[in-house]
Amino acid sequence: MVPPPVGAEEKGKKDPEGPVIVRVLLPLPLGDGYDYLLSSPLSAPKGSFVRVPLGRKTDVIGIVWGEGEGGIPLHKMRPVAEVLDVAPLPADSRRFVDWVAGYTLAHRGAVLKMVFGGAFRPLKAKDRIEEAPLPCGCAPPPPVLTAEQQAAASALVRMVDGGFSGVTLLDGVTGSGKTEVYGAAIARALERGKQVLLLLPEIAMTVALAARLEKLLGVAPVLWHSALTERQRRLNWHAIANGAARFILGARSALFLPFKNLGLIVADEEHEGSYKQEEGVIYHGRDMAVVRGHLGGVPVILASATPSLETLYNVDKGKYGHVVLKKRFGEAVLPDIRLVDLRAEKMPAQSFISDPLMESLEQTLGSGQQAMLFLNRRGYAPLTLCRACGYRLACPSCTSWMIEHKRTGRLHCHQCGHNIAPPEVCPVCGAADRFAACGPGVERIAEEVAARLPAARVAIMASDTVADMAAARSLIERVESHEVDLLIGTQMMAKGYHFPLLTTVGVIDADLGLAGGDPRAAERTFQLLQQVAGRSGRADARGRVYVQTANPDHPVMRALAHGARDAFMKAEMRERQDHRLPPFGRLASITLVGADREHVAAAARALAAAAPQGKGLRVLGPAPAPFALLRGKLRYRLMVQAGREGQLSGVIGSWLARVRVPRAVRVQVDIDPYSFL
DNA sequence: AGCACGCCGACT
DNA sequence: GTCGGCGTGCTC
Repeated sequence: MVPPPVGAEEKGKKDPEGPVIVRVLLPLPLGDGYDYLLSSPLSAPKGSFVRVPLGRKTDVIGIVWGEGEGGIPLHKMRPVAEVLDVAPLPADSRRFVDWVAGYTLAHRGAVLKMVFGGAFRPLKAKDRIEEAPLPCGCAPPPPVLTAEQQAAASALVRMVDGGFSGVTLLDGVTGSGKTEVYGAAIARALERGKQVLLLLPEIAMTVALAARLEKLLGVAPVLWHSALTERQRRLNWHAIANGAARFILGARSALFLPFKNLGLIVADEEHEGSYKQEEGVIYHGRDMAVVRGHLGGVPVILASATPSLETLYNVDKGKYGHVVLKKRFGEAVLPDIRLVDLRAEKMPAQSFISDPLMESLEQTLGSGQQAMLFLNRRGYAPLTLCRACGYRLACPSCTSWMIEHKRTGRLHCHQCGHNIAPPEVCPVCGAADRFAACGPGVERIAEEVAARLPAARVAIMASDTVADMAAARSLIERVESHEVDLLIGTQMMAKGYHFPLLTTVGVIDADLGLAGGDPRAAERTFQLLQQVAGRSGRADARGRVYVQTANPDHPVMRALAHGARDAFMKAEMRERQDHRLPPFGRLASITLVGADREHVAAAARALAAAAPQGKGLRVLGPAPAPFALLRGKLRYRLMVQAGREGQLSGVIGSWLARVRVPRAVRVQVDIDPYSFL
C-alpha cells in the first residue's frame, strides 16, 4: 500500500477517527475497484455495502474489499457517501469472487455483479423479513426408502453431520430415486439450521422439482433464476443474505448469492453441459459449486445417472466419495434398449421412423400407454436447398443454415434468430418451386406420426414450443394427465421428468451428436441417449427403447445396448489420457471477435506471436472458429493445451496483458471449454 | 459497463 | 455551416 499524502498521514496520526482509505469493488467490469475516503462517523469493515460516487453518478453500490491501495492522488479520491444497512458480504463469498475472477480471468467486478444478482437495491422497511426458525415438528413423514436408498441416504446424512467439506458423487441409475436420497441430506442440513443450495442445470426444471421437494421436505424452496421478476429477485436476495431463506433452488448463478450460513450444496444432473455459462463470466456451474463448497467448508453432492467423465475420474482418484444406487425404485426395472440398424432398414424417402419403432408405437399407444420420440433438432428440416442449382439457404450474418419451421411458417437462423418468409424463387438461379427440405426436425417427425398414427395425440417439446416456464409446466401437466399420447422433443425432454405411463422411447437419429471433431462428442451422446432412454418404464411396466443408428458398432451404441456404462467410460478415459485431454491435461480457448476481418485476424496473429513457451504448453491456431461468422461478427480461435499442473489462468492472463488488442476486437477466454464450438 | 470527448460525412 | 457516426479513454 502506498502511504497516503503527508497531510492525511499527519491527520491520521493525530486523530484515529480521521478518514481512512478503503478499496471499494464495484459491480462493473473495471478490474479491481477504486479507492475511496471513509470519514467518521462512517465505519465500514470488509464486505460492507457502500454507496459511492463514480463519474457523474452518485448512487453506485460497491463493497469494501480491503484497505485502500493508494497510487492515486488524494484530490482525485472521493468520499464514501453511505454505508448501507445490509449485512456485510461474508468472507467466504468474497473469497469465492476473488477465486472465480482469478480462475476465469474475468474482471473481479464482473463476478461481483453476479453476487448482486443483477438487481441489488436495499429493501424497503415493509419488505424486511427477520430470520425465521424452521417450523419444527411439522416436517412431513420421511419417504419410504428401499434398503439401497436408505444406505445411500445415511452415507450422505453422515457427511452433513460430520461437517465434511468434500465432494460426493450420488451415482444412481435413472428412476432410482436420487431426489429422495439427497433429500435426506438436505433435510438434515436444514434441521441443523443451515442453508442448502440445490442447483439445477436449467430453470425449466426448477418449478416441477420445487413442488416435489416441498412435498418431500415440508419446506418450499426459495427460487433463484433469470426469470424472476425484479421484486421477487430483491426479496429472495435479501432473504438469502439474512438467513431467512433456508432452502434455495436455483440455476448456476445462485452460487454467487451471499449465503449467510451455507451448509450443503447439491448439484443435480451434474453431467449436464448447460451448467456451463458461455457468455460474460465463463464458468462451469458444477465446478464452481465444488470450489464454493471448498471455500465455505461446505459438503457438496453431485448427482447424476450418467456422471461426467471428469467426476468419475475424481472418484477413481479417491478425491470424491461415491454413493451408488444400482436399482430403480419400486417395481421398475431398467428399460430394454435395442439398436435399429438404419443401414438394414428399407425406409421410404422422407420417412424417418423405422418399422420396428413404428410397430412398437402402435402397440404402446394401443394399450393405453405413452411414448416419446427424441430428435435433437428443432423445426421441420435442418436444411433447405435448391434442387435446380444446389444453393443452400444460409443466414447472412452467421455460419449456419436457415431452418424451416412449420409452426411459424418461416425460415429461422438458430444462432441469431434472424428469420425470413420462405423465398418464392431461388435467390441464386431464380428457379421457382424447386426448394427441397432435407432431413428431419421434430416438426417433420410430428408430421410423419400424424400421417401414420392419426389417432395419436401428439405434442412437441422444444425450446421454441415451450418458451417459458408456464408453458413447460402446462405441457408437463398435459403429459402427466395423459392428454398426450406421444411426446416428440429435443434434448430439453431428456431431463429428469417422470411420466409413469411412458413405456416406449424412440431415438430418431442417435448419430447426430457424434459428427464433428469434438473430443467430448461420444461422452455427451452416451449421456444424452442414456437419459432419454431413462424416461421409459419408470413404473411397473418395463420400458422399451429403440435407438435408430447407422453406426450400431460404435462404442456409444454398444454401450447403450449392453448397459455397459463403466466399461465405456473407462475406454473414453484411456482415449483422453492418450491425447492428454481433460481431465489428463487442461485446455483453454481464446476467441477473438470483431466486425472487421482484418482487425480480428491481425489481433489473432499478434496473440499467437506472443504466445507463452513452456513446459507442456501448446498453442494451436489461430484458425477461424467453428462458427466463423456469428451475428455478423467474425471469430478466430486459439486453443491452449497444457499439462495438469501449472497455473493455466495465470499464464494466459500475463500473456493477454502483454498484447495490445484494439477495442473493436473482443477477447473471450474460456478456461476448461466444454464445447469446442 | 456507461459516458464524454473528438474527428469525418450528409443534411436543414 | 451543424447533427451524428462510433473509436478511444476514463471512472477512485
